[in-house]
Amino acid sequence: MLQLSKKVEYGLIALRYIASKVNGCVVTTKEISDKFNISYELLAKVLQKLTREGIIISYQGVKGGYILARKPDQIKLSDVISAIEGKSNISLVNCELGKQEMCNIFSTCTIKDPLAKIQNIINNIFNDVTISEIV
Amino acid sequence: MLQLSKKVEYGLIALRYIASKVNGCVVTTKEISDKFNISYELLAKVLQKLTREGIIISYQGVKGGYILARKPDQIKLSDVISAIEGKSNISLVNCELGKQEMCNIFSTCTIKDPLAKIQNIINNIFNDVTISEIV
DNA sequence: TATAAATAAGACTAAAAAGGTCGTATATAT
DNA sequence: ATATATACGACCTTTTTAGTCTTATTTATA
Repeated sequence: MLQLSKKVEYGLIALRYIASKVNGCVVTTKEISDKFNISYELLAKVLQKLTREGIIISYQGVKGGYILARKPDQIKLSDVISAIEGKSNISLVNCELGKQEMCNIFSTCTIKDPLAKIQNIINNIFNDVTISEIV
Repeated sequence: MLQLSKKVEYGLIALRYIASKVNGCVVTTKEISDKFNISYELLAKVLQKLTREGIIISYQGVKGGYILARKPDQIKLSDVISAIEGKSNISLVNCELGKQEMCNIFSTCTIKDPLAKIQNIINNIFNDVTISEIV
């Protein structure tokens, strides 16, 4: 609980590796999965999600691969998490994002508001930290 | 992901409710589970864990129940989480607590250290916030 | 233009975690 | 004695996460 998923970990490792390749040369999924011993297919899906969200750019076909779509300091940790896990999944308690009707203790729940404050602090951290700081 | 578990939520709700009862009268599991519509058995186990960790005190038998073992401002959010989830479960990445031999990408992992910084910030928040602030 | 190397994507399976239930034991006020 | 409470382990179900498989598409180049 309260842990980054493997997918997010893999995504961060991959982004850091892609960022380390200067001169804009592309990086293949295989290269990363070999280097870090990560399941090729799983990593591939993570990279596809990052592509869909515009965090990296893909080149298909022979000599294809990925490059960063923006500079490392323009890629927030929160961007990466929400790209991989979905926007709604950065919340300490699951009744917080207007989905109150789905929370069975909503009317009597007393911890929502105070936890929201903590949530904000954590969100701010994730918004502040970028790939360039994943040194 | 990166979400407090229902158990922790229930624990916090219960602690807040117990704290709200002044004059030191005991609170039963049933009272809380009825009030907040929480599974009785699940809540009971959560309260038992909080008892084992010395966060609340239990009285068995008729007229039994629970009271806080310390003042609300002496009960940290981190105490509650680790009592319910286990000490080792407050970590963003699971290779961080000396269990490095269990992490299959340990030798090549590059994100461990930077995430540890974020981890420290979050830990500090959880250490700073107490039940008394769960207003 | 055939081929090999690459991404794209959905379906599926397996494993792990979370949530929840049940049965039995023990303590205790009345 | 009995009813009411906690204690606790075993178990089951559901959900989430992790990982695999298959097929399609794109594209550089021999």
